[in-house]
Amino acid sequence: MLDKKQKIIEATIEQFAFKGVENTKISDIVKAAGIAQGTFYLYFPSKFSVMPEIAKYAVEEIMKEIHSSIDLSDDLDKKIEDLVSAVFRITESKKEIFAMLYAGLAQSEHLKQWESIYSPFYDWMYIFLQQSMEKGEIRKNINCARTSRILIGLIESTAEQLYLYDSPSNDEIKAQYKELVEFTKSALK
Amino acid sequence: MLDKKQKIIEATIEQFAFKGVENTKISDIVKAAGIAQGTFYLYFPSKFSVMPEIAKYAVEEIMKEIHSSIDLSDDLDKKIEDLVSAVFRITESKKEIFAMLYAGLAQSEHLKQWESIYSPFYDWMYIFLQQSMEKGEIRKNINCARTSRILIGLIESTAEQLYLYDSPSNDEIKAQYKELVEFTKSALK
Amino acid sequence: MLDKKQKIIEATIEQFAFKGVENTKISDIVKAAGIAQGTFYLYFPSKFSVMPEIAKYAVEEIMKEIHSSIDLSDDLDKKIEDLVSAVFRITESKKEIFAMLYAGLAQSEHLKQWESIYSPFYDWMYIFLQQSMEKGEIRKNINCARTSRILIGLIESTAEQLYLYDSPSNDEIKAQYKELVEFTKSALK
Amino acid sequence: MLDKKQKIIEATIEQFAFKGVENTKISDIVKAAGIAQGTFYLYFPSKFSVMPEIAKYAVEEIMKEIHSSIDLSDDLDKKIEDLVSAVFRITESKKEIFAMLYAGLAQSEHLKQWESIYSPFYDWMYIFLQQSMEKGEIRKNINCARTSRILIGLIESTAEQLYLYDSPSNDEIKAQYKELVEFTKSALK
DNA sequence: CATGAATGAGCTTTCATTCAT
DNA sequence: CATGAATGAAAGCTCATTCAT
Repeated sequence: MLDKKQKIIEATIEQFAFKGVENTKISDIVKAAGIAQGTFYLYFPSKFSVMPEIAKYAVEEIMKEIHSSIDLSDDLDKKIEDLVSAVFRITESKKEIFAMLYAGLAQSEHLKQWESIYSPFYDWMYIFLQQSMEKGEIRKNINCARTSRILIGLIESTAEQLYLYDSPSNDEIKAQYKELVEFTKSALK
Repeated sequence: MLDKKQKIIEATIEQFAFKGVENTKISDIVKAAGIAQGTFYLYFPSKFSVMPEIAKYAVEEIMKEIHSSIDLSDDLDKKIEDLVSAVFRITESKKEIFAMLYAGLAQSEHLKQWESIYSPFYDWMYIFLQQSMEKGEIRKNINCARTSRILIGLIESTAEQLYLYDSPSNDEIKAQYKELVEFTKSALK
Repeated sequence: MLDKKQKIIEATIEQFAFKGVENTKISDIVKAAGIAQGTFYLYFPSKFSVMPEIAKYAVEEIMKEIHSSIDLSDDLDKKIEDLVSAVFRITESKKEIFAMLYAGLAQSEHLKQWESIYSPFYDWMYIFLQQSMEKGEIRKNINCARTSRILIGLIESTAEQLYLYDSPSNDEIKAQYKELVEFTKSALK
Repeated sequence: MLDKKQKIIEATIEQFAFKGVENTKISDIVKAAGIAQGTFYLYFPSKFSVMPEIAKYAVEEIMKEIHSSIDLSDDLDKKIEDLVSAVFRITESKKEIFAMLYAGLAQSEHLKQWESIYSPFYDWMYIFLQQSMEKGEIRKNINCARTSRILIGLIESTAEQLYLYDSPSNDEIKAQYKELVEFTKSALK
């Protein structure tokens, strides 16, 4: 049943986030999922093969946050502010999952899958830039496809610096947020 | 003797880059280093504890590339172009090491050390922005300390997308390079 | 299944007795038990943790010998003679196990368990003295609980001197036996 | 120099008593002795070979206590009381060493040496009984050589039960002391 | 004599994987 | 489909021992 598969995915996310990919044993996952050891192998051949499912989940969460936070009919400044704060919010709330994905993807052969898993975010960002360009809100010499990747990298790397590597104060976060918003606005205009 | 320690570090970099962190056994490292199994443990308690040394090495390599590629007395456009191409070059030539560091640091307790290991690059970028501001080449409302991190994140994340996750053509790289240079110039001005 | 656990206990007794606790490897035990290396760890965390089980076995053997050798309705002299010879017999036949228990218990944290494992023997000896006192066969000023321990220590220490530390002749053993029987009779009367 | 050998013996006693024979590494001993790793092997071929030296030390301590506590010209009752309390005292103060000796001797080939190391105590006890017999204080049918061993076993086993296996109250110790003294007097008379 | 870095055999322990139920 | 006891290959790690200095 898909029920069990879903249980495995959820338990794997939980365990990976909690104790890291390498320190998570199949036995941890099945214990958390409340299933038998052998059952795991009916659905996945290894713990690493659960990673793409987790990545899909993470991207879905990102897209949910993006869609619920940003109104594409707003003006550019408002949209940039909303975009940055959405990425910050999701990075904070799912930081263990992102850290884990970095670790897991970077080391395995699944690395190349990242591209296709991430495409909903790239696609959305492409639309975002495209519309802004049609409205004349951004520089004419921007290539929307290329810049969508640059922009996502910019915002996410800043968010990760803050939430994964440091443990900064609220003021610190707010200041960095503002700096990034100005940086982005200036970059696009 | 530090001779052996150095040998271990070099062998570890080589093995990690070649077969990934998790697939590297202590026995691989000592074989590559030409030392006995027990000798490894005289210097490091685990393979993960070699990571900070590797990170130091990587940052040193980055700084070498930066220093040899960028003349701070050049004008801003030239400096940005040189900076981006330096980061691209180093990311390409050491991509296995960077992928490995992401994986290794993200999963371990050493994550917080990243900040201090990376500080030479942050410091350099701070000087870079400070001087450009004094010369009136960049926006007045930039906070140089904050933007140094944003800028490093921006350039590195773009380089990593290219070299770690994709395997793009030369033209593709050149195009993305130009897009990023324009993006950065626009962001700072 | 308890089947495997029992096999492990038996194999451990055999190996410990044969080659000593410290010279026995887990691999020896599992080979003797006819199970896989990993199976051992399903039941015991270390070879030392099998010791209490072995101690239980040893005390059971002692009690079997005692019960089958001594008729509590006999007169005191007969009972003392039977008691001493029972302890001598069991000490001889299980001397490796006793030597091993001394070594193992004395060095580990399991030392305090000894008390409770040994209690069947203490309890039996208490009854023995109690009944003899009721029959007026022993001194009135004996405290049966205290003396039960003293008596067991007396007989066992003599038996161990003979069988564990020395390798005496039969005549020697017989002579020491008689000396101890007289000593004990005199002590109790 | 004998200086170093003495240092090794003292450090070994300390470490064996503190962490047990099997958990003591040569490196612990040399660290405690303040000498180099290799130096140990100039004096002893293994940690077990230090055991007889420790046993000698223990017996010397016993004999010191005995000689300073017992006046052979006293009457029998006084001498028994002094003897038992001397053994109790030394067992308490050196209990770790005795526990260790039991473990160490019982498991090694050095077991047979115990006999000769212990002989000063056996010899003294033989004299003790001999003199008492000459004075007519003890049973005529006692064999002094045989009973010396029985008597030492009796007193030591009781002391060990108290100090090694239990952790009894002072009252408990006093009561057991009295019971043993009465037992011994009755046994010898 | 004394040192202590280096050695590597040999042990413990783990844990992904299987398969009879 | 689901189970979980059993497996054993494969790794980690230790520590007695050596030997060049």
